[in-house]
Amino acid sequence: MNKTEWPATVEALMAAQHELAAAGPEPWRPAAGPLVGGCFAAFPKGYAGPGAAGDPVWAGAAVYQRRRRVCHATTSDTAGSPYRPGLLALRVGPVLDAVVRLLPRWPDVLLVDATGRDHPRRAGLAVQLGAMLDLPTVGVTHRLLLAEGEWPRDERGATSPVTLAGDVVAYWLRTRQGRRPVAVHAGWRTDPDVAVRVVSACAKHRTPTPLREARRLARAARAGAL
DNA sequence: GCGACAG
DNA sequence: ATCTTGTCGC
Repeated sequence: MNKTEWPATVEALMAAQHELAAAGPEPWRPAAGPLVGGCFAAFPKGYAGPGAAGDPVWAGAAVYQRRRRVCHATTSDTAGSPYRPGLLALRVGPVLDAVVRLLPRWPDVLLVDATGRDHPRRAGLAVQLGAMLDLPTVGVTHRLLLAEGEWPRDERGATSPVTLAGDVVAYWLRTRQGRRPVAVHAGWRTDPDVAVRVVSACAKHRTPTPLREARRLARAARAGAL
């Protein structure tokens, strides 16, 4: 019953999201010194608005262990659709899936630039990408989709709960003092507490290192440097 | 009808 | 996502 193909229509994606929300995969727990990966999709400079199907997109992925980069990959593709809230998977699901599969060594847990359970059908892209790759995932975003929560105090490591219909689905995490917090989401096989532990351990800058490097790689690929 | 709305 | 000016800090 494992899906291999990414849904290509709104109806198919929404059906897949309903299935993912009902799935109960084994919870994952980080061991010591885990391999933490990140992936990111970059669009052309100057793009504004939701974009369209066929937009060029570059993706980068990187894997870190402690402070060291273990491996990385880049690729490019065209977007499957414009961006629409709740349907991000249609736009960048396939290219992120592809760039992670190119990694010579897969991570133990993958950071995704998307929400998880904070989603109209409780299955944001972080959840779906993990299910497609059979990899535990954590979502990291600048903003919330539907959930709500006040920011934590301005001190590195401070957290505050983010809830949706009474459930804690994420935490705001202050990765750097004096900067806005990031939202750290439960993803595939992870809960909000595990998500915070994973991100806290690799947050030298505001954006956790594997995600930051994945973004740098994607933009370098876009610039033709890779 | 209007605004909000992961990236 | 991407753009944006200035500002603070290493």
